Amino acid sequence: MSDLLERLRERGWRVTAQRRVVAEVLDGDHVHLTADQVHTRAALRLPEISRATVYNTLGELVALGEVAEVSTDGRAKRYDPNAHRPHQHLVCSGCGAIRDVRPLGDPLDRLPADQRYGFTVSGAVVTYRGLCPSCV
Amino acid sequence: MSDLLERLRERGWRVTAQRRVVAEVLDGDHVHLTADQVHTRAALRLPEISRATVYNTLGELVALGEVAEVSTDGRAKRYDPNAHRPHQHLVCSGCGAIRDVRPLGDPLDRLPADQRYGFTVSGAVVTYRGLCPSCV
DNA sequence: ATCCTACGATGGACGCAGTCCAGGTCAAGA
DNA sequence: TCTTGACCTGGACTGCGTCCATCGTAGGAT
Repeated sequence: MSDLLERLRERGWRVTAQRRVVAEVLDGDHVHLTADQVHTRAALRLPEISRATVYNTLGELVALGEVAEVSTDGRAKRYDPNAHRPHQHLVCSGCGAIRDVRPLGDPLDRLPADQRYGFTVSGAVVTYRGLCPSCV
Repeated sequence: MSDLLERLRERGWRVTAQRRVVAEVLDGDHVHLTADQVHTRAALRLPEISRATVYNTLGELVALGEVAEVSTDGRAKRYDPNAHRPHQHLVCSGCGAIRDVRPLGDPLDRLPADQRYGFTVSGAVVTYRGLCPSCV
């Protein structure tokens, strides 16, 4: 994630304090923050940062393929910095905890031609559900 | 779907004009309407029906297992009357069209123990994405 | 080191999806 | 037919996200 700002600068991104702080907040493994959580954490380091800027920056990072957007429930979208390694998600129905997981094989293999209705199928998103150890 | 009202009556549901109309609107295959679409169509038959009632009725049908809630994008939830046969969804990235599909095997088989993080995994939701014939 | 300016940040208004509530209505059993 | 508790209504309200006019500043040019 530390090279992220360099990569983006090379792509013509203007590096501002706000963008740097948002990128820093998103650093780590199994990180799946809502925009609001990103804003709260970013504001600890840069109190004047606005919600609009957080939304704009997250949107740009998603468009650039550096961050993935995840919507596991009908609630707020979550932002996942682990966008370079393809993976799926395992969500706890009790507390909402999310883990990145890598299932075996390609889910596309499981969809036979007669179930494709003439679509050109390009991808599959899998969300596993269950209870985490703390939620029994 | 025609026995639905009978089944629910036996379960203590009071059958009202509003509930009947919502159930009728949801009848069919590959039906994935938003709450708002259900309200619009229901209002053609019963003009005074309120949004709140549509939301309440949809919520009850979901709780009773008669209708499935589907959220394919970050937008409005969709309601799928095909809740008795397990299936997944294929969504067109162009126009948003949705088909019910039945992939081979059980997606849970593809998640090895070392990727379960101690969770008790109970289910998986798969959303295939692609372009439908009309969207090339 | 300083200037310029186009790109970025701000915050407040706005919109959509969904929930809540107090009061009026009615399905269905007695 | 009467009664009553479950149901419906409409409007206010919340959460999440977007839009926009205006102000600020990163970074190339000098």
